[in-house]
Amino acid sequence: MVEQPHSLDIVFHALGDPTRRAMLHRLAKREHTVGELAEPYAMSLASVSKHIKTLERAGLVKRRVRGRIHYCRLNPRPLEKADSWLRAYERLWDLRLARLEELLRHPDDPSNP
Amino acid sequence: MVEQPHSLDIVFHALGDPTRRAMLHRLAKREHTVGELAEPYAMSLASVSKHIKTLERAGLVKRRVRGRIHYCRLNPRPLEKADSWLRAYERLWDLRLARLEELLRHPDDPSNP
DNA sequence: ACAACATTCAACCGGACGGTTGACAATCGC
DNA sequence: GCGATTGTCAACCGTCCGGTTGAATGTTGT
Repeated sequence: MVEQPHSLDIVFHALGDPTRRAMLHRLAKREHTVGELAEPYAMSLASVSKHIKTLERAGLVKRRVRGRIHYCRLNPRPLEKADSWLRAYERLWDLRLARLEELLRHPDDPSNP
Repeated sequence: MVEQPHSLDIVFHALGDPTRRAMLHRLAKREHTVGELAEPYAMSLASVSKHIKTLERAGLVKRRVRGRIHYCRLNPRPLEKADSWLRAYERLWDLRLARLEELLRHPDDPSNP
């Protein structure tokens, strides 16, 4: 067994590219064909096809093929996974809570009024 | 001006590595020195140093140097940014809400009881 | 049957990534 | 001052990434 990459690795990697994030953004509104997804970009269709495959590997996009046309739709499940990982840190980024915790940890710190 | 990468690119990229996520996980509990952060890993100290620098570039880690010892602490702000990006899709991954939206879009769908 | 169309495949390219090693720099304890 | 400690730097290596091009695949309309 060859230590496969964790699914979060793949998802965060997929999200680490502005083109792919923009694609997800559009897919959140409605289904798009590969051609439609490619339309706003200067890059080649092959390149767009690769981006879509990256999103597919991350489970973020599902594809339905009908004839020569490939319809892509967003699958938000992996986003939820990523979000739940991030939310484990939620309490840390709330300033007031962080301050409160600091107080609780060092109740006699003279810098605390 | 050479089109610098969006901060979300850097943050998501930093999160796309299990070693770095594990480091953040430990830093969420308390400050660590570079050596402490390296301790659980088989990899070289130089490699760990690079990972930390990647996290620093993403703004996720702040460093305080005292003498020869570098203390690293978590800065959760960029995580909040990443989370707020993800939460834009929150409604999509809530099954009940998705179902409700479906109902609102197709109020006369006979498959709706 | 055929040409146009939608998309992928395969090969290639330059650059970034994750890792190594060995030398270097700064600081500490004695 | 000196040796041990903490960490970075620089060069290198193989692999992955994002992009290209050109050929191939399958589908459609006429």
